[in-house]
Amino acid sequence: MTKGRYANIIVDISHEKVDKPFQYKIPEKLKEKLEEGMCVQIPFGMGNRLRRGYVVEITDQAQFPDEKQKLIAGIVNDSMPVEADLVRLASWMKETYGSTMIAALKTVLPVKQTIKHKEKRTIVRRFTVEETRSLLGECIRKHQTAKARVLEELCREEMLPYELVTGKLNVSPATLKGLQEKGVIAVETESYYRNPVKVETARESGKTLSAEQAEICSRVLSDFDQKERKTYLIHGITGSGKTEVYLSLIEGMIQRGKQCIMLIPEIALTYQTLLRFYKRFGDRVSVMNSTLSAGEKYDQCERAKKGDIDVIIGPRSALFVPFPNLGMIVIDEEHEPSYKSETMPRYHARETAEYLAAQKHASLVLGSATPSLEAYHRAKEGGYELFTLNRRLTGGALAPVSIIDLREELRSGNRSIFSRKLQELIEDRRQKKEQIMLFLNRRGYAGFVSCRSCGFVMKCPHCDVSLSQHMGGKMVCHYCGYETVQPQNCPSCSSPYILGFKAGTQQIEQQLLKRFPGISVLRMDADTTRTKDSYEKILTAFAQGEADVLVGTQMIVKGHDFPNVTLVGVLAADLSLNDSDYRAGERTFQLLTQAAGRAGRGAKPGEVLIQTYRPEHYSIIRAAAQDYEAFYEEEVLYRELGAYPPAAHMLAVLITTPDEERGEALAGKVAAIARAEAEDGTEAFGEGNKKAAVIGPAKASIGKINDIYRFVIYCKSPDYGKLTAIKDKIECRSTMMELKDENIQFDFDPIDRY
DNA sequence: AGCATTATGCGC
DNA sequence: CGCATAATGCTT
Repeated sequence: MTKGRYANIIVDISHEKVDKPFQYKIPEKLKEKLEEGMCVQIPFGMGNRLRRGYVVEITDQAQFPDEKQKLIAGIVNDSMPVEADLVRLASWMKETYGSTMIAALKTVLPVKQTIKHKEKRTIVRRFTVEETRSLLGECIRKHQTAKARVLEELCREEMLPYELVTGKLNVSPATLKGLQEKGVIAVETESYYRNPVKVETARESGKTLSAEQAEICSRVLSDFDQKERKTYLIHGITGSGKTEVYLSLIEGMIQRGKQCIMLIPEIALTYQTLLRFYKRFGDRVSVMNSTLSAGEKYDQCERAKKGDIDVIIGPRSALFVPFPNLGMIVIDEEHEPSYKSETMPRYHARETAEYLAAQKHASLVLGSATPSLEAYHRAKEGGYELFTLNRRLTGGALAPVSIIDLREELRSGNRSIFSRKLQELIEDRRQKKEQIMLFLNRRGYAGFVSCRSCGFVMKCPHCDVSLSQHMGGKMVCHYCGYETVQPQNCPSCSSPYILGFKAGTQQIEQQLLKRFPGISVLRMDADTTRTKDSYEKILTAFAQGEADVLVGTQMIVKGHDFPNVTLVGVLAADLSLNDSDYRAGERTFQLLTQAAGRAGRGAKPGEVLIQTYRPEHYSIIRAAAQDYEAFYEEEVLYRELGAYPPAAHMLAVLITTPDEERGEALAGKVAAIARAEAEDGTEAFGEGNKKAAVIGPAKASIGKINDIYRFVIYCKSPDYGKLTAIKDKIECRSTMMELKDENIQFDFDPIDRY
């Protein structure tokens, strides 16, 4: 039952010039099968090369002379008939965040890529050890060294990974084939379906909810039953039992025959977290992990569509799992920056979830201990319904927080990075055999290399950043991967005193060992978490009491309970205040609050020390007092003054080009277009009766990456629509200018400064 | 993005 | 003038 004879199709070529629907005729035999959202093969261009495309609309209205239209060649591998909803979502994203339609479609559609089954091959010995050994002797006599190498290994182990044999032992597949034919070995191909996490645990029913928790659940569910769909924001301090509320709500949805999407920041997607969901819902839950291959993600979507699962847990991309009957979306730690995409449609999961929830007629639940200003602002204005949970259920009051003025320390002659009070407390906890967490509030990682004699800093020749020191005297650029050896002498003044500054956490570790001989320290930073599971390993080791102190950056303040930690020290709280973007205060407050929440999670009372050079700053004072409300009031005032989100919206226009002069010229032109459009309005905003303010163009803070120059223009307006209008205008005008290597990207309400 | 069509350049 | 490459333009 097709609605029309023509299909509007987006061709899978990422280029603005072809980023519009092309109309094709639907052949008779596909009439029954074709649906919107399907992936099809179409002849494109004069060569009629077969290309891939996505059906965005099926219609009876010919937008093009019938005889000029070509026929669709076929449907790609039984591609899943995605609901038209997803296509609409994609075009909303294209409009709202500025990208090509094809890029938007690709983020939204279940990975269509041909499902390549990953296989793991293992070599299995079929002979007994004795038989193998005698054969080995025979091979050595015949000088069949390759065979001998394999057999020698096989005497020790019954099974060997295929890659090890072909790689490390340097044995050709032909040799193995021979052994296989003789029946000595067998090659077993196990199409290892890395089922995200297979957990065998007893199901657990929900705990009894506290009055506050139960209240939230019943309110949300009764709204739902009365066909009322809202967005709820749960402001709950760490340990107040937000997760239990989510679990309960999800259970309620399942009982109503609905499915749920549970978004969790990538970093919190740990075994511990997943376990709680598996215990409650068993195999009705599935995980979307960034480590899943395209095929596995596709499988998950298939399962969701078929109704095999009720709950999907995952990072922002889990939003696009096509449930037939979505009832609720939950976003935990709603303030986390990882909910904002860093690639082409730079969408925000919170906003996108709002759109999706409205479309699917689902409820949206946001939760955080330190809500984003955007969300809290919406709640205050009545856009979201606000719930507050401010009692710790895990027992234990919030740990007392004291602020240490580091300037004071300096004045009284203490030049170490540990204040006297902190030193005292560390000593005390060591004696009591309790654990300590030291938190360095610093983004970025490894130290740069500079000359102590003339101050020369080693920089990347392709990017505007300093090189960072790595193991083995190497220096690496973190933006383009450029590598060189560290010079013995300064290239500028040939002084031999050219050295790397120790990365912050490394230095702290050294200082600790110096000041407290024999203390055991675990360090967690970009250096020690190179491999995938090292992150979990370090945390587990610390939880099991393998070290007195855990030193680290942001990563150590997220999630995880360490009952034996009774002291948390923030070494320099203002470090994150120095990032010169408008979110610095918010980020600092969030980090400090989370850090403070790590202390005293067990039976023993905890204590928190915040060391700072700016003890008068409101972010620090309010975090120490654990007073979100007061922080919000001050911060929102500041945002209003500067017309920053949530008081207004921002649009960053990033211009990238390999030619600095042409880039500057283009940036100037784009800024002029933006200004013209900004002034085109009657309602007053700011000075000069403009509807939007345009700042720039300016060189981006990292002016060059990979030999590509970067310029940025900022636009601010209380009206989001005005910003999209500016975007549309720039987009439209730029297609008329012939751009080759120049590129224009848009980022609405950016998280990072450019 | 490709591919075709048209403009441009310089050998003679 | 002819063939070379470079710029332009269209794809349904």
